Amino acid sequence: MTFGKYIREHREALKAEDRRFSVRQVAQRIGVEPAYLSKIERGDVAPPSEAKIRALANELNEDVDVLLAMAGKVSSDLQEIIRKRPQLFADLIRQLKSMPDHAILRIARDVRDGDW
Amino acid sequence: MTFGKYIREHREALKAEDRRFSVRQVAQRIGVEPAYLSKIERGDVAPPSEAKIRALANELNEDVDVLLAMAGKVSSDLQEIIRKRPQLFADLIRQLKSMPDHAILRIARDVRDGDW
DNA sequence: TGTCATGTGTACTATATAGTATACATTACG
DNA sequence: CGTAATGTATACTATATAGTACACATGACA
Repeated sequence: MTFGKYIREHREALKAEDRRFSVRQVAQRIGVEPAYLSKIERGDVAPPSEAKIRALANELNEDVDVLLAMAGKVSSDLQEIIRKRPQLFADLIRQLKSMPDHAILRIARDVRDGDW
Repeated sequence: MTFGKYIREHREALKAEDRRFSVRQVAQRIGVEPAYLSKIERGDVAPPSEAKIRALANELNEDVDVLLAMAGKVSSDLQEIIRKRPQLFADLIRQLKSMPDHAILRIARDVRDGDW
């Protein structure tokens, strides 16, 4: 599933219930030209900037990190966290590359609950 | 410490022991024009691409992730790992943002040793 | 003392990124 | 049935990124 198709599908789904989710109106609310959003949805151009993707995620109630990932990007706040302690995070992330989802989830939960 | 100054310092340190670490020769080995490396070291232009930073790290025996961080970048292999499971990694990394170094180190070690 | 290597100033350049602006045919509906 | 909204084709544009090419003054050293 490409970024564009995903956006189109989810926008159309919302549009079925609410006419305010037309290309034109969504485009206006996220601050781009309708023609541009149309091209994005059809994959005619590359996905937009992080800022526009955030606005889009907000508008369509989608997960920002998932949309950014589909657009081939990583959230700038995550990049900043990594850049502040590059070795620590680089090592950990590469370790986790081959771990199953549940293991990563468990670590996140343990960290959150302070289980150290 | 900026990227350029860091590179200059470390290159000059190596040059003191080995004349092959002149701007010109290093530039040639990493595949850029001498004038360009000179400008990079003086902060006259932005840091180079990830590929050139990798070549530079290799040449100067420096940690790639640290150099990339100084250049305001995050290694593309890390980005790819995150993009494959965006929610999982986004959550975990944001959890770890406020954790001390030793906690992150310990997680990495536990994962490596399979202490689950 | 001549020449060879060194660092750098200046002037370009190609490609990617991130869009805008306008016009037009089609569809919906009051 | 007319008009208003819709999606899209086409043609541009501005800025950033990632460098090259060449000339020149200075210093090293054989």
